[in-house]
Amino acid sequence: MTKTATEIKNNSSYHHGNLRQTLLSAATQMIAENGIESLSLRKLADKVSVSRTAAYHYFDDKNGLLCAIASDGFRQWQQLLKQSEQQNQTERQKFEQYLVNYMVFATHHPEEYELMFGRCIWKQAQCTEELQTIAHGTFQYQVRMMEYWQSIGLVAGDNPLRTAQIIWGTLHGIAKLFIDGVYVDDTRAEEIVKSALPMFLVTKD
Amino acid sequence: MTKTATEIKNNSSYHHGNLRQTLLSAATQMIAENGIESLSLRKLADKVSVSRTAAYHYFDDKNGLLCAIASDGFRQWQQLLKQSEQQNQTERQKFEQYLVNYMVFATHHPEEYELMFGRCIWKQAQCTEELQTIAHGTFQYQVRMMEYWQSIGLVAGDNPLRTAQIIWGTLHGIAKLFIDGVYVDDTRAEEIVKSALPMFLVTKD
DNA sequence: GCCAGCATTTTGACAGTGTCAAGATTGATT
DNA sequence: AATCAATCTTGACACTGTCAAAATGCTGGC
Repeated sequence: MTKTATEIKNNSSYHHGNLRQTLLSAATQMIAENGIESLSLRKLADKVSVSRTAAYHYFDDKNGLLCAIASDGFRQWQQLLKQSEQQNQTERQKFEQYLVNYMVFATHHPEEYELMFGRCIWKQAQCTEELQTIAHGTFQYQVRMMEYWQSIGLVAGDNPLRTAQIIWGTLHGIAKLFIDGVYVDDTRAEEIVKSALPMFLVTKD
Repeated sequence: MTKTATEIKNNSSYHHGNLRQTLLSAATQMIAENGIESLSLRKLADKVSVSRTAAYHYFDDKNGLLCAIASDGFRQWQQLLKQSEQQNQTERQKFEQYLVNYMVFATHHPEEYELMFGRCIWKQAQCTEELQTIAHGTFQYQVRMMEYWQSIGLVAGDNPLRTAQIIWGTLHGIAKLFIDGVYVDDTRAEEIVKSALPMFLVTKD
């Protein structure tokens, strides 16, 4: 009989038991519902029934909490990457799968995606070491995937890094135009990225 | 002897004279220096030597001010578009020019660009009617440019709108990765977009 | 069994924010 | 010169993140 995170909550009502994880889950849910901007540490504390400054024992500040959420996002994304890599498909199919996965992940977790790749953390605030390393790892992993697809003659271009930057740029751009509400009907996201696919290939069919 | 905006400042020290424009200029400068997030109406008011709520006579709220700045940005961008359209160049050169211009504009006015196309206005807040219309106009103008370039066999693809969305997505994505600090050396922006160019063309050279 | 020390959580306080309502000041109109 | 509308200021409120100090409960050593 394994207990879920929320069940482990200590009843003593002072020491919470696993406040860090509870805060992370609640915060993730809150930003998914109402957006990053409307998350306040005090509302979060209220929701978890804990005092306003309790979070400061587990995170340096608000930015630290957001970085932790972003880190979780990268872990999820990395797992998704490795899963679809092990499927029994042609490389061409895997490439398409990668593009679609990226789009689906971005549009299904828009707020976490924004934290992972948006200005909120990378430009405005400084990011945690934890986030720094896991993000860097994921980036390089993706660049290597691109390099491989180029090396076997699937993806066009002679400069691997450059190509990786462009393809990622395209994915990121389309994703963000949907997420930020400039493109409105994000059910079309998958469709659009699929029609962008031939642009990247050596053999266009 | 024409007077600049700042010179017209009324000396009576109560009625300012042209507060709206002064606020817009000062705010634009402030976000250029320290980012959108660090702009507060009170600091802005201080800088212009006016009381904290003076801006409310010209803008509905903070969001209204930001929308006005974004509108100015669109006007600038539209002017740039029309200028480069009238230059004596081949269509192929004009297309390349368009891509480069987009990149230069985005990386040289990152905070205004963020206001124009970012979540701050389009997702989070509701945008002014003024902004709505001018933005829409610019969008459609760009789509028509794409359609034309497709119709003369310059740009690849059989679905004009779809192609426009993808190309714009690519530009937007690369721009934002630089602006938000994920790609760090934004002097390379122009280089990258130039090497993305052949991807979009029918004839790849 | 008890106490010291430690991890954890709370309370109090402060400066900063956007925004509303009400009042003050000024220039223009009659 | 009086009136009025446009323009700007003052006062007030709720909300935010964050720091310092206090309170609370758990745990190991005696």
